[in-house]
Amino acid sequence: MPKDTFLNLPKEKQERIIDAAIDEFATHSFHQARVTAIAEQAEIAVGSFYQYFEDKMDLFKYLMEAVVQKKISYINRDTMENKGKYPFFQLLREAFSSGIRFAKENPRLLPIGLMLMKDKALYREIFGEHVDKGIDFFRQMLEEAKAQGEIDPAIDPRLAAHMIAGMTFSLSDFVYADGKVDQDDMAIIDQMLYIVENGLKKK
Amino acid sequence: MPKDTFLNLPKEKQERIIDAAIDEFATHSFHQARVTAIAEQAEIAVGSFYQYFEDKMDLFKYLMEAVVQKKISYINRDTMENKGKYPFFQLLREAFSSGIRFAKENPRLLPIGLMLMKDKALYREIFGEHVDKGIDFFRQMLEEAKAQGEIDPAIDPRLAAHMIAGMTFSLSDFVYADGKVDQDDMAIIDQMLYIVENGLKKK
DNA sequence: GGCGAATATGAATTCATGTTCACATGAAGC
DNA sequence: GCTTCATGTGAACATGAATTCATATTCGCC
Repeated sequence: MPKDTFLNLPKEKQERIIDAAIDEFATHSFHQARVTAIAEQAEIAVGSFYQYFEDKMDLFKYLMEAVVQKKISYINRDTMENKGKYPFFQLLREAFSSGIRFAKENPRLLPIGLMLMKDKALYREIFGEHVDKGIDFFRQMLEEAKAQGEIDPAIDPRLAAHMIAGMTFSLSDFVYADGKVDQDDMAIIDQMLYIVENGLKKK
Repeated sequence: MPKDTFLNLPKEKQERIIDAAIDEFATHSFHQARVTAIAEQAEIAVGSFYQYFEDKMDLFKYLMEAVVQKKISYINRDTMENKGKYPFFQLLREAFSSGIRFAKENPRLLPIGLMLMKDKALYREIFGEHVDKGIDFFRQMLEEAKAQGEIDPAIDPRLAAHMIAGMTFSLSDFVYADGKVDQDDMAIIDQMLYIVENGLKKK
């Protein structure tokens, strides 16, 4: 949590610092990111940085929590609250589509999120022991869908959950690497879902 | 490339060093891995390390090249040489199955490979500019399969290639995380392929 | 056994970076 | 204008790790 000194800062200055941090963490891993670089780009003294945050990790956690909040804000509230009412593949579509909207509108946050997801030790340090929230989320959805007879009973929900979680990465990587956000996004999602759906659906 | 001094070492000592390196790189990223720790575990002086290798990267590249060779050795030679003759989904099965056999028989190499694949900057430094060899490989296979009418013409081979490459990760992660190599491996692969096949196949 | 070259050694050096701290600045109240 | 207090500053310090280097040891050969 940043110190009060930071929170008391004029919004403009706060933003300059956050922006600098995003730039640094988007292009370097947590360990390789330099406090000095952030201070330089934000045009503050290094000493000031430590008036605002306990240390580098303090800033990073703050950033990540903000990113998670932002990410969550992209999920349709109704879908969230009435999960039980919708068919599995529709929920999945919503999950993918909110993900791609987030990626499209926050291109600089995407690589930071990807890096974090790929560094399990770091992830654990920030969000605690339970490393695979995403996989758990999909697994649970899959188990319910299986109970509802929506998907092929032969499917192992754990394996499928891993696959789907992996796919959200592929999607992010695809979007990020090729910058293919300009082509019809929903077409990409639908193609992916089409593949997944044909694979999982009860025949 | 290690120096001659290393190559002249008795096999036993070479192995001690390589083993120590594998342990270190399996539990730490390249940047976090410590030369000192490797030297300690191998019971050589830090100075000796630099008699054997130019620097940390030199050792790491050497290791990675060995890993790639080993990985390749798991691919069925006949499949490699007569790629054109086999149907796409059979090739895919072979690719997955060689991957899982490799993972099973080299559990300590798996996390190193995973880490490398996830760190694109590092990957580039070791294998050169062309970061996505795996994706390219699948894309090419998919394009040929599409031309042969094996897969749904609506599929974008680039997207599907990303998905399949991502899936090989999911598979590795799954195998690595849960240590689920004891359950019937081919059953896992077949389930994954079943999903993929139903998703991609020409209807 | 004596000799030189190759190899082994780990303390010392270098370097990069996070963090601290003594001092500077400026705004608010008197 | 003076005092106080919060905030700003960047040089100095602490740390940790890669790399070097002067010295010791080993090994093959005569």
